[in-house]
Amino acid sequence: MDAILEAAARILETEGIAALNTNAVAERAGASIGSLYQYFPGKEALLAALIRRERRELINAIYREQARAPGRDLRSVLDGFIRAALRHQFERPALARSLEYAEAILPIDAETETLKREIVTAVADALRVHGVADPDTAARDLAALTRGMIDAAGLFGETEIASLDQRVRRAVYGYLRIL
Amino acid sequence: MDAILEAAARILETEGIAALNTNAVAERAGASIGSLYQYFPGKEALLAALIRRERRELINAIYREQARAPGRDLRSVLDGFIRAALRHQFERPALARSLEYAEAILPIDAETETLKREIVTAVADALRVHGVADPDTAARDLAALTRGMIDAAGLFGETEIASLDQRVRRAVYGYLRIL
Amino acid sequence: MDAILEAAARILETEGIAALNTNAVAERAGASIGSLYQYFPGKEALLAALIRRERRELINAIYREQARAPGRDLRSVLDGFIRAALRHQFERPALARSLEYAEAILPIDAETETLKREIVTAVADALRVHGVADPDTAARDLAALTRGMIDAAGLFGETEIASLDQRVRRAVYGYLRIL
Amino acid sequence: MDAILEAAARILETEGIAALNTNAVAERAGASIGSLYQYFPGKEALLAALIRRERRELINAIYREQARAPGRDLRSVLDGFIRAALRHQFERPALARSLEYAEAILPIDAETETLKREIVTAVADALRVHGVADPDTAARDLAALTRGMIDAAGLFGETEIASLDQRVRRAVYGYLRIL
DNA sequence: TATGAATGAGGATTCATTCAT
DNA sequence: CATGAATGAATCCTCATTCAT
Repeated sequence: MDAILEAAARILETEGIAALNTNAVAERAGASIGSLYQYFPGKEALLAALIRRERRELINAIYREQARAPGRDLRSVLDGFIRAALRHQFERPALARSLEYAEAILPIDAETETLKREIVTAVADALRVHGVADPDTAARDLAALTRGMIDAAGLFGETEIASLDQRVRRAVYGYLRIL
Repeated sequence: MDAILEAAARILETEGIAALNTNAVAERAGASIGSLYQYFPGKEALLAALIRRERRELINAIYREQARAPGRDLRSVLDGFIRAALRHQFERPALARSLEYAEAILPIDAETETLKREIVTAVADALRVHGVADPDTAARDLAALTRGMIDAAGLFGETEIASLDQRVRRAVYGYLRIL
Repeated sequence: MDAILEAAARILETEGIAALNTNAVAERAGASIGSLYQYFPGKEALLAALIRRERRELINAIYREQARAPGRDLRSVLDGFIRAALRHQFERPALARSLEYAEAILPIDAETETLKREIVTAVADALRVHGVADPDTAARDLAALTRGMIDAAGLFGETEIASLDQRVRRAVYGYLRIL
Repeated sequence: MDAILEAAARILETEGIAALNTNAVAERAGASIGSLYQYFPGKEALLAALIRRERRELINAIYREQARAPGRDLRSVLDGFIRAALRHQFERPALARSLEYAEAILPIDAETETLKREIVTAVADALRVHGVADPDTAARDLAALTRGMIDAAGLFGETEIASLDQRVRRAVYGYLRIL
C-alpha cells in the first residue's frame, strides 16, 4: 500500500497528472493492478490518499512547531512555520504542485477538506495570539504566498534552501509589517 | 479559431484539464473536430496557443504599465504591475490555475518560454532601475507570491478585488522593504 | 448500426448473454469499437435497442393480424396472433430467449416498457371484444404460455412449425374454453 | 457448502446472472473465496450444483405426487404435479428464471441433463398410463406452458397462488381436452 | 481445512487523430 | 474549407483463480 502510494507520488512528480494511470502506478510499485484495486477503490481514491498523506506530513510538522510556540515571539513562531513549509514542499516541489492542482480539480471528501483547513487554522491561531488583525485572511495569504514562492523556486531549479528561506521570511514579515 | 480557443478556455475553467478533450472543445465552439484540426495541429498545440493568448494579454497589460513607468517612483510602478496581474488573473482564476499547471507539465516550445520570461524581465527591469538588489530573483519572487495569493483568493471564493489588491501590495512592499 | 445490432443478435443467439461483449460485437459487425460507441452509448443501450427491434417486429406482426380481426370470430383472431408469435419467436428461438432474460434483468426504459405492454394490450383488446372475462390477465397468461411452449420447442430442437402451431392452439383454446 | 449455494441463490435472485461472481458469493456466505474453491472447482460447477439442487427439490415433489398417483384419475394426478410446480417455482420466481436461463446457456453435464429429463419423464409416464397420445411431447408442452405462466406471473408481481393455480389448470386441461 | 492477498487476462469505455466526402 | 464517421490505442476496472500461510 505504501509502495503503491509512493509509486503514484513518483509518477506525479516526474510526469504530471496526465501520465498518472493505474497500470503505470501498479507497475512502478512492483504490484499488479489487481492489488492496486484491492487497496484503493479507484484512481481518485488513490490520489486522495496521496493528498492526505502529504498534507498530514506537513500538518504534523506545523503542529510540532506550534507545540514550541508558547512563550516565543511571533517572528520565531513564523520562522518555524516557514521552515516546516519549506522543508516539506521544497523536498518534492513537483509533487506538491501536482497534488495542489489535483486538490483543486478533484471532488474533495470531508477528511481531505479538514486537513486542508487545519494548516491555515494553526497559523491563524498563532497570528491571533499575537494580536494580528484578521488572522484568518492573513493566514490564508501567508500560506498562499509561501507556497507560491516555494513552487516557483522549485520550478526554476533552485536548490539552495537558505536563500529562499530568507526571501520568504522577508515577504511574510513585510506582509505583517513586523520590522 | 478564436471560438475554438475560447471554448477550450471555458472547459478548462469549469471542468479542469482532465475534461479538456478535442471533441468537447469542437462541439462547444460550434465547429467540427475536422475544423479544429485545420487550425491546430493537435491538442497540445491548442493548449499552447491558449497559454500564449493568455500570457500575451497579461504581458501587454504589463507593458502598458511599463510605458508609464519612467519618472514615477517604484511604488507607483509596482502598483501598476499588481493591478495588471490582479485584473488578469482574478478575472478567470480557474482558467489561470489550469493554464499554470498545464504550463508546468507540457513540453514548452520556445515562444511560450519567451513569453513567460518577458513578464519577469519587465518587472526585473523596473526593479533594477530603482536600485533593488538581485532584481531577477526579486522579480521572480514577487511574481510568484502575487500569483499564489490571487490564486488562493480565487479558490477561496473572494470576489472583492480592492482588499486583495491591498494585501498583495503589503506583501510586495514588505518583501522589498519599502515603507 | 444495423450491422452492429445484427452482430449482437447473432452472438446472443449462439453464445448467450455472458459472451456478449462490445469488442466481440464490433468485430463480428466488421466495425471498430469506436464506431459501436458512436451509435450506442453503451452495452446496455445496445441490448435495449436490440430488444426494442425484436419487440417491434413482433408487435407489427400482431398489429397486422389485429387489422384483419374486425368481423372475424375469436378463433380466427387468435390463430393469427399465434401464427405471428410462432413465426417471430420460432425464427430465432435462442435469440428470443436471451432477450427475454435480458429484459428481466436490465433496467428497462420507458419505451421498451411500452412496447412490452403493447403486445399484451392488443391481445387483451381482442379478447375483450369477444366477451372474455378478465381479458388482461387472460392475455398475459396466453402470451406467457405461448412463449413458454415455443421456447421449449426451440430448445428441444423442433423444426416443424405446423405441429407446434396446433399444440399451442390447443392450449390457448383450452384455456379460454372454446371448443 | 449449503451456505455457499444459498448465497449464490440469493444473488441470482436479487441481482441476476450478471452480478453472480465468486467473490460476492463467498462474502455473502460468510466464507472466504478459498473455501468456495475448496468445495467447488469453479464458478460453473457452483452454478451447476445450484441448478441440480433446485431441480432435485422439484423432482422430489413430483415424485411424491407420482407416488400417490396409482388409482387416481388423470385430473387429480395433474393437479398434484401443477401444485408441486407452483409451490416450487412460485416460491422464488426470480431464482427459477435465472437458473432456467443459466441451464440454457451453460454446457450441461450428464447429471444435470438427466435431472432435467426426469421431470418430463415422470409427467409423460402419468399421461401414458391414462392413454394420452404422444405423451412425451405432451409432457414437454405442459411443463413448458406451466413454467411460462408461473414465470410471467412472478415477473408481473402476482402473489396470490390460488388464482394462478386455477388458470394453469385450465390451460393444462384444455391442452389435453379433458373437460 | 480455512484464509485472503495477489495475479492478470478480459472487458467497457474514452478520445486524439485521420480521411473520404 | 468544412464535416463528422471511423479508427484503435490507451485506460479504468472486474473477477475467476491460485497459492503461500
